[in-house]
Amino acid sequence: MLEKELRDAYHFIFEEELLVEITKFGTLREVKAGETIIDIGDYVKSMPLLLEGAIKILREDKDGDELLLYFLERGDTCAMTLACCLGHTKSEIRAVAEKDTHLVMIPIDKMEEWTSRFKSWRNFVFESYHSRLTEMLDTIDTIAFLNMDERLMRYLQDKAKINKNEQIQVTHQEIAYDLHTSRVVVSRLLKKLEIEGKIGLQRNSIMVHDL
Amino acid sequence: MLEKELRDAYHFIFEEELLVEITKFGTLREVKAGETIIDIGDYVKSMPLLLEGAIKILREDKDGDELLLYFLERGDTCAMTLACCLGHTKSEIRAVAEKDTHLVMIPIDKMEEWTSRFKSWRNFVFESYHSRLTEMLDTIDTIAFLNMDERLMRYLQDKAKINKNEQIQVTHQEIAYDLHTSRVVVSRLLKKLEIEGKIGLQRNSIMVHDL
DNA sequence: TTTAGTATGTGATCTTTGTTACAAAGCCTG
DNA sequence: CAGGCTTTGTAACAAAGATCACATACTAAA
Repeated sequence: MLEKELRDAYHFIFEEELLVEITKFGTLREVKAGETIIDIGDYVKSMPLLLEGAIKILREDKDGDELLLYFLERGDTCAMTLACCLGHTKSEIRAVAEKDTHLVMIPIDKMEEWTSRFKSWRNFVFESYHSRLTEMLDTIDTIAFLNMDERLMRYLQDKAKINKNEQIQVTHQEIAYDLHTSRVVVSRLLKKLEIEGKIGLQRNSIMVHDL
Repeated sequence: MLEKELRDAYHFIFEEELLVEITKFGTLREVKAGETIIDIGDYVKSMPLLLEGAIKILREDKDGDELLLYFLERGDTCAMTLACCLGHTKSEIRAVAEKDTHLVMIPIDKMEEWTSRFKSWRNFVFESYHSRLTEMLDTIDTIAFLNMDERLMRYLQDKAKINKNEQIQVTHQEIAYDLHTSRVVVSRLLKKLEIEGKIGLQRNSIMVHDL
């Protein structure tokens, strides 16, 4: 099962020999939606590759206030975690399963070995850093340049994409946590978006109309 | 001169053979304070290593509004640029010399070659990605979790550190651009900080008291 | 030394977002 | 179906920041 999912997600990227190595040294980890995969301050002893599902990456300040940074999907890895592995430092972020997900966990020492042995691995690592930097820029644009209603709209679009349809299962309070605002503000803006015909509201779920 | 500055800034990090290679294939570039080194949309054909001086990295939205991301100092490289080089994409950021600065420009093909040849180079590249990700997290924390007065205070502290003293040459308008707010807001908050005894204000310059 | 340009100080007002408070609706369980 | 919990709706008010308007101060060039 690990092998099949691994090939599905990564055969375009990794050479055969590396895929064999991953199957040999990686271990499958299955997490249910909502479970925390890595928390802030955790020492990270292995690096996850996402086989199936989705993960949301969160930042937290000293008062416990959260902020969603971005989502990871199949074929992604968490560059933050990667950076922690290589730097032997604690995790700066929290990773929570957005859906039921399957990961392969790669031990750090293998990671380092593969970095010298496989060009495709090196490229993958660089590529991961690159996408994560780009996502972070996007996050910064969003919080620095957009108003809450636009941020909310983007959030709903992202969520819809990950769930592969327009029906999102989420409460206003959860959205408020992710966007680092209050439930009241979210409810207000959602109602406005509903009146504008952009979304439909039901208890515990939102239907996104025009993406 | 390139060689001396290179050794001063990088001899702890790079092995002798690599230092020689850099001297051979890198070219020195000198920029005056205020000059733009890389702009948004530029194709980057070589990667800069900072020898001396300081650079500020800015993000811009569609309306031309700016936001300071972070500063780079001696021994740093711009991981964003690096990512662009490796990904062969356009620059997502603007880099402006904060002081008069000296850079070595490394041609892309050498960069790629060194990645396989020198372990110290690989580590440097990973390390750069790591620090830049960390800086970006810091930036996100700042804009997401802090009020303008706290952001302003941090900004002044960073500036003071870079200029190696507490006297900062800057106008309120420039600060407003960097923090993506208005001059009026900056003036008001600066005045408040002055009344609190934290800074002293003169035309075109600010004295930071308690760091 | 006058003048024009640049930089700063500050009041007044508006918009956006945050906070508090409470009502009503939906849902689950005994 | 009654009571309790969760979720949503909304009014009223507070706070931060943005915008406009204008006065004043400093500086450099004519």
